[in-house]
Amino acid sequence: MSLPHALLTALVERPSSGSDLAARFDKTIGYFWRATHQQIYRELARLEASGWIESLPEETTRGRKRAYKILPAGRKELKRWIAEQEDLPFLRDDLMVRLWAEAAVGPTKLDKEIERRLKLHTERLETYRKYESRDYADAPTERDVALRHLVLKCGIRYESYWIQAANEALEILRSSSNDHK
Amino acid sequence: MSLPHALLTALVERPSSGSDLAARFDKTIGYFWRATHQQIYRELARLEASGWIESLPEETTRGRKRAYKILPAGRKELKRWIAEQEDLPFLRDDLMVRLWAEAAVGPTKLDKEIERRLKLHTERLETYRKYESRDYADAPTERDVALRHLVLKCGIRYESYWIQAANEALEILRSSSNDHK
DNA sequence: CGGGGCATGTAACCTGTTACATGATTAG
DNA sequence: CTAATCATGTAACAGGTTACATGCCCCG
Repeated sequence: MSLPHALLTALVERPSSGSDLAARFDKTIGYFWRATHQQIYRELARLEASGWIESLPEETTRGRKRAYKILPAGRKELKRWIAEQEDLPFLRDDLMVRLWAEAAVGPTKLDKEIERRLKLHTERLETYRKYESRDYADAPTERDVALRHLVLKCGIRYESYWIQAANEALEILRSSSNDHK
Repeated sequence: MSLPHALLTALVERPSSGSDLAARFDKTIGYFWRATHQQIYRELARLEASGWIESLPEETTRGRKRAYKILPAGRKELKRWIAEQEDLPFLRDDLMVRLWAEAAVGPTKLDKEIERRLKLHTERLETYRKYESRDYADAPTERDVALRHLVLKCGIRYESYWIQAANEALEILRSSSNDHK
C-alpha cells in the first residue's frame, strides 16, 4: 500500500492541506497513483496519529483549510519504506478480462467501448506529452529531475501500451465480425 | 469490478470447482487478473445466489469438491457485461511512488530492491513466452484464438515494459549514487 | 488408523468508493 | 444577505488480503 507514503512525499515537497493534495493527485501525481479526497483526509488523520506529520494548529476543523507538514519521524519512515521489499505487481486490466470473455461468448459490441476508451487514452497521452515538453524540455542533469521525468515517461509508455493493445483488439474484432455476418 | 465475470468466463469454458478455478487463476488467467481462493469462494456463492451459476448437488460442503456450472442467465449476464462502459484504468505501480519519493529524500537502497524485482519479472516474462510458443505457435485463424493470444501478448508486453522501466531507473540511481559518494 | 494435505469455508481487517453532511468563504 | 462553492468530515459498503478453522481423502 503506497498512499500514505505518496502523501508523505508530497508533504516533503511542501506543506499542504487536504484539498491541495487532492488537487495534486488529480493533476500531477495522478499518472501513477489515484486517490479521492476522502481517502486523503482519512490517511492524513492516520499519519498525524502515527506522529509522522502535524497540522498547523487551527481551532476550527470543518470548512477551513488545515495545512499539514511532515515531521522528522515521517521523513525517516519514508526513507525506510522506499527500499522495502514488496510483491510483484500484476497487470490488472478489465479490458483483458473482456477480451477473454469475448473469445468465449462473443461477438458483442465490445469494439464500440474500445473505441470510446481509445479516444480518452489518446487524450491522456497528449496531456502527458504536454507535461513532458513543459517540465522536462532540457536534458536532465539533476538526479531528482531525471527520476521524476522517468516516472512521467512511464505514464506515457503505459498509455501507448494501452492504445496499441486496443488497436490490435479492434483489428481482430472487426475482421471476425465481418466473417460472422 | 471484473472478478465475477472472469469466473463466469472460466465456467463457460468448463464446469469447475473453486480449487480448479484458483489453480487456473494461478496458472493461466493470472497474467491479467489475480484472485485468492477466499475471493473465489465468496464470489461463487454470490454468483449462485444471483442465479447465474449452479453447483452440482452435493450434500456435504466442506472438504469435498463442489463443481459449478454456468446457467443461461449467467451467460446472458456475461454477454451484457462485456461491452459495458467502464472508467479508464490508471497505472497504479508502487515503483513509481518509490522513484518519486527517492527523488525527494534519496538516495536510498532502492536499487537493490529493483534488482530483486527485475529478476522476478524476467522469470515471469520467460514463463509467458513459453506459454506463447506452446499454445500459439501457429498463425491464428480462429477469432477466439487470436483474442486469447492478444491477451497473452499484452501480458508479455507489460512485463517488458516493467523491465525497461526498472533498467532505466537503475541507470539513474547508480550514476547519481556515484556522484554523491 | 493416524497424520498430512487438500477443498471449502468463516472472520477480521484494510483499502478504496459512493453518498451525503456541515462549516467557512466568496461572488453578486 | 443569500447562494454557490470550497474544505473538511462522517457513514456505509464493496473488493481484496490475511489468518485461521473444519472436514474429507489418501498414503504410509
